[in-house]
Amino acid sequence: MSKQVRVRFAPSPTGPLHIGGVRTALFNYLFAKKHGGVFYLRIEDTDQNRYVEGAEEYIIEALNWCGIPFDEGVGKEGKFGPYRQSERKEIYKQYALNLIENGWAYYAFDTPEALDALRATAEAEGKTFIYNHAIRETMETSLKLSAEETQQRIENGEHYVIRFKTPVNETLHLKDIIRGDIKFETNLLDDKVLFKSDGMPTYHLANIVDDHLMETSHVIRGEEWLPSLPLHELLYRAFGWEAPQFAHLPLILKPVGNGKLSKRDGDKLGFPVFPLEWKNTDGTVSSGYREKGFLPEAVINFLALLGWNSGTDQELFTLDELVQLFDLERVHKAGAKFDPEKNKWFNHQYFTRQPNDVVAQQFNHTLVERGINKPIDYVTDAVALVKERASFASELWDLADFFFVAPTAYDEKAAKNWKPETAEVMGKLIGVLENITDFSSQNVESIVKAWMEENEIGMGKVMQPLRLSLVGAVKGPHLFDIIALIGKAETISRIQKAIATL
RNA sequence: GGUCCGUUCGUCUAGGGGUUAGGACGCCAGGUUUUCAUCCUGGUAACAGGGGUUCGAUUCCCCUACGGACUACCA
Repeated sequence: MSKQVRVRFAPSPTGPLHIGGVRTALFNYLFAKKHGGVFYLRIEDTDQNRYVEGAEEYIIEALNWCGIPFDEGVGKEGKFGPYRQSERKEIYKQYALNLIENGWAYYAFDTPEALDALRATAEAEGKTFIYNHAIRETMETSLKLSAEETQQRIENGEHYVIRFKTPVNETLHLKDIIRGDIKFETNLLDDKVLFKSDGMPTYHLANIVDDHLMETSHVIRGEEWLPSLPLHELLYRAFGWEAPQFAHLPLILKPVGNGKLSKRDGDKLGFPVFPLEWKNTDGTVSSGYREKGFLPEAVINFLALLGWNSGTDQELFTLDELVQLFDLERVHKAGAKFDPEKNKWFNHQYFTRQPNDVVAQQFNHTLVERGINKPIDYVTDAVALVKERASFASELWDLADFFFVAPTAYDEKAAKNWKPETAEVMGKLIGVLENITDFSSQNVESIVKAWMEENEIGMGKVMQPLRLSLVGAVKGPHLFDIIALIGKAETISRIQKAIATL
């Protein structure tokens, strides 16, 4: 019987969560729900220099908007809290000390300047400076000092860090759920800093300690962490803890060019990389999916299929279906380029599936802003006629403006076909329309068509100019549906206006 | 440079020793529509290269190339 599934999303509050982070959170969420487990949020704010005001709130709001809320975490304290690493500061040091006691770590007094100098020297010689087993005995560390001397230097207030003493001459055979077996030579690893001179742990230490204390069963994170895997496995071993299972997700790449999708790419390439809008410190605003009119279901669906697939031809999934079908083994290994076009297509799918009255409520805000006040039923009817043509609510106005205002200009190309005789025909048409009492789409259509046949007037002679009169362009839904909705008086008045203008 | 990961249509991907290499987005064409859009139908288009293994490799192995990540007292 395996233990309960507990997975975490552990972002650093250094800015808005970006779309790659959202996908990592999503995969963790899906995995947790699939296995009846817990999805928790841990804020990894051990670097006070990079802390950004509002980032934490942003992350929580983004997760909620996406519909993948966490079960435990900041603001939802469970028995494993606190969930903010800065509030767990006191916990980490004892673990670092414990490692020193057991010979798994050591104090290092090297100054940042000294290390920079060594790096520069190595680079000048075309080599790479690595702080590892080969040189650690030569560095300013407790390894070459007696216990008393070490103690003395610490008491003197000298700055120090605690480094991991990586084992020598060992080949690590590690396992990743997505990638299978991975080998590492410990001799090629460096002695990473676990505890910083400012009294805070580094990511590596805090991460392992917390994942253990919070009983994390699976670590599902981005591929950028793969190089840290051996260190992390070694740390579990050093502490004598059972390690969680690891799964490293492929990266999300730029749509064009090379490299991973970065926070800067978004607005440069014309699509958001953030779930929610974010105001940068320099006053600029980075656009968000929510504000651009994307539906969370569409974003989630698209993201789920970036690096994962169900093995079937199905493209559209509800969150519940994703939960049922999700499987880490089916996650693709290679990075995936972000495709804004397909993302848009997904939104079209979800947008058009919304009920008319829901879309109408939203569209009504736009109308009111434009000073248009129409009964909501009228708006709903208009929405029903154009909804399927749109991918976003913001497109509705251009698609449906003629339901609310008469044309103020006429499409030039179409207007050229307006001949003197056209005005004559349109004039006669007004007469026909005036005598119709049942102004339903079907009724008007049959009467007008009958009239055309009777008088042997071609379709093109009537329909095209009529559309131009009512819409102002050769676009839009079924003409008689438009006529029925805007009504008799408005229809006739628009035709008269066209005759006068054209 | 070093370490690790990866490579199927332009993109997201399915598949897997013998297949007409499947689907989706995009694009193109046709149909529907008196129009535009939607929608429907069809089409375009891929196993990075070279060696093995094998009766047979896109599929397994190796090499090369290319791409990516990491290489901080950042996460």
